[in-house]
Amino acid sequence: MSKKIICKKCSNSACFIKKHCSSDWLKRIELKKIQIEHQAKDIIFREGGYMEGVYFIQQGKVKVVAKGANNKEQIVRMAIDGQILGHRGSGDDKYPISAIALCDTTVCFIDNDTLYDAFMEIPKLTLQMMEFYSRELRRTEIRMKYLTQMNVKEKIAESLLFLKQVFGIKPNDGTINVCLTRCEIASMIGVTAEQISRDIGVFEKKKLIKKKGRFGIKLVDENGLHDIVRKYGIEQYVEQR
Amino acid sequence: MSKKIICKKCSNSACFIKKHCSSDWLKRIELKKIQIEHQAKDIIFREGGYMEGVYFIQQGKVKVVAKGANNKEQIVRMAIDGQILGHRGSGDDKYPISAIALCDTTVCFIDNDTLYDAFMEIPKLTLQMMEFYSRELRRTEIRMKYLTQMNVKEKIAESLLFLKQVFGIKPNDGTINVCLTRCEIASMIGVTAEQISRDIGVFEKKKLIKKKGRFGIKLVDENGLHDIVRKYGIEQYVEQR
DNA sequence: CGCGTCCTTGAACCGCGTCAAGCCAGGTGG
DNA sequence: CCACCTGGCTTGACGCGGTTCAAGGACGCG
Repeated sequence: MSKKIICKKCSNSACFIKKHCSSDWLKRIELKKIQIEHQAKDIIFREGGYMEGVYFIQQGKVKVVAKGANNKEQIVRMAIDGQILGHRGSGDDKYPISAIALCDTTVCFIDNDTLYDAFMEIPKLTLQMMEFYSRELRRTEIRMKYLTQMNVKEKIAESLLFLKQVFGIKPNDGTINVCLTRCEIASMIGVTAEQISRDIGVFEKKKLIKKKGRFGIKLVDENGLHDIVRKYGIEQYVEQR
Repeated sequence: MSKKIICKKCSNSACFIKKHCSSDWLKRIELKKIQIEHQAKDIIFREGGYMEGVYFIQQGKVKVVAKGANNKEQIVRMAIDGQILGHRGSGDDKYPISAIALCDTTVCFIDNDTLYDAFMEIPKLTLQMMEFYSRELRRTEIRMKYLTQMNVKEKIAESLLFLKQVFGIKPNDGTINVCLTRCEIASMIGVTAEQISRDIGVFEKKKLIKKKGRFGIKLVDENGLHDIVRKYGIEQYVEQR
């Protein structure tokens, strides 16, 4: 594990802690925080484990998954730098979901007690966290609407747009900047991997997208993709980077 | 409209404001709050309207809906006494969803500025609100998983259990304590009203439920319903009353 | 080079949406 | 008070979209 990052010098400008804490509090949290580095496919925390704090993503990409019938996984959220994993919530004390790194990822763990003290002393921090959850809730509600109303082709078009907006594109070749198997894309929207293949093929024939290698997908005609889902009034429900 | 309720004497014991505010703050909020009484089918706020504050449900039942393709409505949340409508969240200033009363319902509207002042002065209030949203987010994520993985029969079984847990039962006949048309139930889970009819019929034949009148549904064999959805590991994702 | 993992494509099946017709309850007006 | 009418419920027939099962191909790693 590499050296602990000094909060004050941390490159993550989206971090709630850094944005709202005084110098003193930053130092106090720095002493308490546990910085953990993960590689792709590492489990950051597992469904059923105990919630003893909250993880802030310092840098990286993470999928949040829940187990369904016969352990089929369902991706319920994608998270990147600056976002929070492991919801607080009195009453419950176990994670109902797992978080898995999609690439090299660094997270900062802060225990509940420290966080509670910070919340009590720094109202703006609490407010920001509240607004974060409130926004996430709204996004999830909208996404839920999509998932129940769209047909498969529409879901796939929507999720490609979603992925581009969350992860951006690679500067060199313009493909979406994340590695996901067909199976993972399928588990975001609850369809089969075969169907992803078929419709991705259709989209490529229509010159809406272009495949690069095994994982790379480049959105060639974004407007065309939008057209497929326009009637649902696609909201910009994704955090701007 | 009947007389304004004195916060201190309000019967709603779940109200965040009442639970965490000092006497002084309660009085201050009482002066500012706008108490509104609605009948069934009244629109509390409408998709696209401006968010100028937050609604607390003093008493009643509310469905939160979003419009999808060709204005088909989708119910994204059910809310009862003590819950909050109209998410805060900086950046956005329009409601992405509508809230509609399901029966006689009283809400208290508090404007953003007053609420902000309260949050800055009462950390515990902010924390509670944060935890409310965090819990709601978790519930929604779990529900999203169900909606993408379950088949229609499972979804219907799950939503019956859900409705009973949210709204409870009528003391006199044991039916679920809310009036919803088949069409409304269908729009909770994104299926057709016809399919609801069919599967409700199947459930009744299997003695899992019993229909009473047009709207009444009584869960006769709750374990039997649970069996249908057990493999998804049905979590208790509903606020206890 | 060989193997494992993932992608692709085809064929068959079936769950569920769609359309249509008939029924039932409650509300309204003559 | 009854006849009518509207809105919701129920049931049936049909067709399609999407899952399932299976086989073959492509990529990337040791």
